Amino acid sequence: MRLEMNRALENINYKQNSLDIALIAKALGHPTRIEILNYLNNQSCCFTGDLVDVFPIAQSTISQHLKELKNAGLIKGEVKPPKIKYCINSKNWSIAKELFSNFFENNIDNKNCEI
Amino acid sequence: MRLEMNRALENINYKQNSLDIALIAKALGHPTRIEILNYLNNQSCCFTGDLVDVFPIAQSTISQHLKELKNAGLIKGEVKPPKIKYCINSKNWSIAKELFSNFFENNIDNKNCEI
DNA sequence: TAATTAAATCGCTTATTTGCGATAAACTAT
DNA sequence: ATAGTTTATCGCAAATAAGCGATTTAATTA
Repeated sequence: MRLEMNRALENINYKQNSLDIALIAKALGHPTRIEILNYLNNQSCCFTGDLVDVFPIAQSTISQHLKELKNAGLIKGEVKPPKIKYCINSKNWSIAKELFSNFFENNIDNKNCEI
Repeated sequence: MRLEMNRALENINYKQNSLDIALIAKALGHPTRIEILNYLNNQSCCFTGDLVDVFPIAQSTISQHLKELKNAGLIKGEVKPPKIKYCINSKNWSIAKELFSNFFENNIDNKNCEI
């Protein structure tokens, strides 16, 4: 749940908002993860195995992507032995939606830029 | 302008939409770049040197971040010798805004998920 | 208890990212 | 021409990320 920074930059005073957006954006920064999320939004829920059938990717790799999405808070998993059912984390999804909405909203007029 | 994939995965058939979102998200996946964009949205435009004063980061590193934002299409630069003036790329900003808006819009009801 | 199933984790390799200082490039002004 | 200013690029080191196969874990069922 924490974005690791490099060496000297550990101590840059980022706004919490910037850290939050960056953390989520990082999780969204891979097309497989985007499509996993789209899949979840369409199918409502799924098991890891479903995704292994959908994507030509090793099971271990899918599992890693799910882990990242979970770390970013975008999905959640419930144990349904011996499977694990993944869903969109609706609460955090709304938060993320709002964060990005506000972020992009900032540039409606593009002010006095003459380029 | 192109997201590089690893080895065997070069041939996964991603939807163009997923590639577009992932490319932009990747560029947004670092707090420094988020704050650079916020700065640009507030100041309307700026020179690289301005950012070097704002962030405790080496000039070469700022330059790299700007390059990434430019590659993702989020900003554009105009030569004002000997400086370069950077602005939000308003057209692409709108496109990105729409992409993310649609992406997040997908999960309003969270359907029949019982978790 | 043993076998089965599903998913996570480990160990490894390769590629990419982040960061810096130093240098190069481009343009001005003297 | 020379010096100064600003930004980009190079070369390097360290850290992360992405991928895979193999193994482990956890739970069920035979």
